[in-house]
Amino acid sequence: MLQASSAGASSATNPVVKWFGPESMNRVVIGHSFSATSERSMDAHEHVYLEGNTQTHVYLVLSGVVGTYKLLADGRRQIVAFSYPGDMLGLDHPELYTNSAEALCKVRVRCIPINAIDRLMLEEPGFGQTLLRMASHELAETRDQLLSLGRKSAMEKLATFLLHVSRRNNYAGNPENTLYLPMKRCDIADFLGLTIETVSRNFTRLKTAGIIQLVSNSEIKVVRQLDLEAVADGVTTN
Amino acid sequence: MLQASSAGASSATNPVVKWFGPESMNRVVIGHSFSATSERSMDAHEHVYLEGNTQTHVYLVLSGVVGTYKLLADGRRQIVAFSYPGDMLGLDHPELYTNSAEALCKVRVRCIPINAIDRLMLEEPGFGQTLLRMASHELAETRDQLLSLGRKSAMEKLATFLLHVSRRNNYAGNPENTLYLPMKRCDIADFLGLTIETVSRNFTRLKTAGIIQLVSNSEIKVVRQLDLEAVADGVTTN
DNA sequence: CGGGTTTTTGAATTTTATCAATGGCTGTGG
DNA sequence: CCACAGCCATTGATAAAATTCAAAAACCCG
Repeated sequence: MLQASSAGASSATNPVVKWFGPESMNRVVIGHSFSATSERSMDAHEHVYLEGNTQTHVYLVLSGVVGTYKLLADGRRQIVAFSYPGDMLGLDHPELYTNSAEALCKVRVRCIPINAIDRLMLEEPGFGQTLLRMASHELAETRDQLLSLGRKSAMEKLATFLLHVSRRNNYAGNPENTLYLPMKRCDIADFLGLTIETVSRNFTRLKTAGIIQLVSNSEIKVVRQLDLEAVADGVTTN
Repeated sequence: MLQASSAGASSATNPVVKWFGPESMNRVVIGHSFSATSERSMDAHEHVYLEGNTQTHVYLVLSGVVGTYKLLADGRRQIVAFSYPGDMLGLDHPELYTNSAEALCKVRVRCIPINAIDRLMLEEPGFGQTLLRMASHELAETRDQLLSLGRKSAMEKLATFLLHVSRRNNYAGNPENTLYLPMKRCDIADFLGLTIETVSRNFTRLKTAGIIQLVSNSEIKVVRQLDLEAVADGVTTN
């Protein structure tokens, strides 16, 4: 049995390498304000924070995967991001969180008080840039998601999602081409703006086309990566 | 004839008040690096920058409205943001712009070289916070848009969009409840992930329901604001 | 006023959602 | 160890929403 938390477990010994340097952020945070930050371990379905609550901390995911979502009055849900180790959570405009964040599996996060962030921004040269780069990167990813939701078909959305997970899952120790999906079908559906039935049907279509294999509910194998990319980009004739 | 540029014209004398203080950013930028920044006037359909180009500047909209968009290989387009006076453009992760930005009407922007941003982040205490708050705010808006695209019906999307414009348009000198839409139906469609036909049909439905009036193609009047809000939130029985 | 563009409206089609079962895995208790 | 219960995921049939294709109407600018 494999959970996404294994990604985090490995990140302790095999740090996830990321272009913009959240690792360096963690180093800075730990180095300069260790006493003010703490770690928190959470089980699946626990909330990191809730929309509408007063913002107290920013969180850095250390292991596991967190889902960030917004709700409509009638219960419709949109997951706005899946956060992997190295990702930051809860950096909202002052006062209140504008979304809720829920652990999708066992998760560890570092809790950084807001005032520590403010202090570091002033004291530590380069910390502001790191934070801004992380925010810009997050914004770019969210805009990619906007393109998916607004203009891609269900099939294209799912393929895009799998490639997205593939990029985040791609760390040392992972069996070649195998993706672990810590989230359920309903989470994928709420991320892609689809129903679980549509997600399921399109998983089946990809399997039938020989592009992926469904090893188990939470484990898939990408058999033909290039075809998957073609589907994701809508460059396909069928 | 009214263009959105009038918003900008008025912003010179009646500054748009915004909670997070882009005005203060403009003041800081002008105060400390005036020689390095310049203003640029543009006509409708001119591009501020193009996706894939090397990032040279960050832009602050002074007047008019700019549309930021991404394209798929086959030409499908998703507008990811409409930027009004006081909004910032082009703050992408290093190197290349990840989207294109096009003037939707006559536009004035302040051009701030990237290295000026980096320098100010180090030299000016508080500048980093301002920038980060602006980025966080942008992220929050983009996530709201994600909720619209993923989980709202065409009708709800359109109502949400009108309220969104309403909030940005709401400055001194505007006739009460009147919205000016500097963008065409196809821009609205590309923002909401719909076709122009669907947008048009739903404008008509709102008109027929007596919630709005279509004064001209680029001007609408909100007759029943509360009903519009109810539609936007999906709290409606029909 | 006139011509080109943009928007609206209509009919048919496609895509996705909804409703309804069925199938399969997992973990537990006899 | 097996049987069963509960949760997920898949599959199927039908319905609803939005798109596509095709005109017609309205608008805007010179």
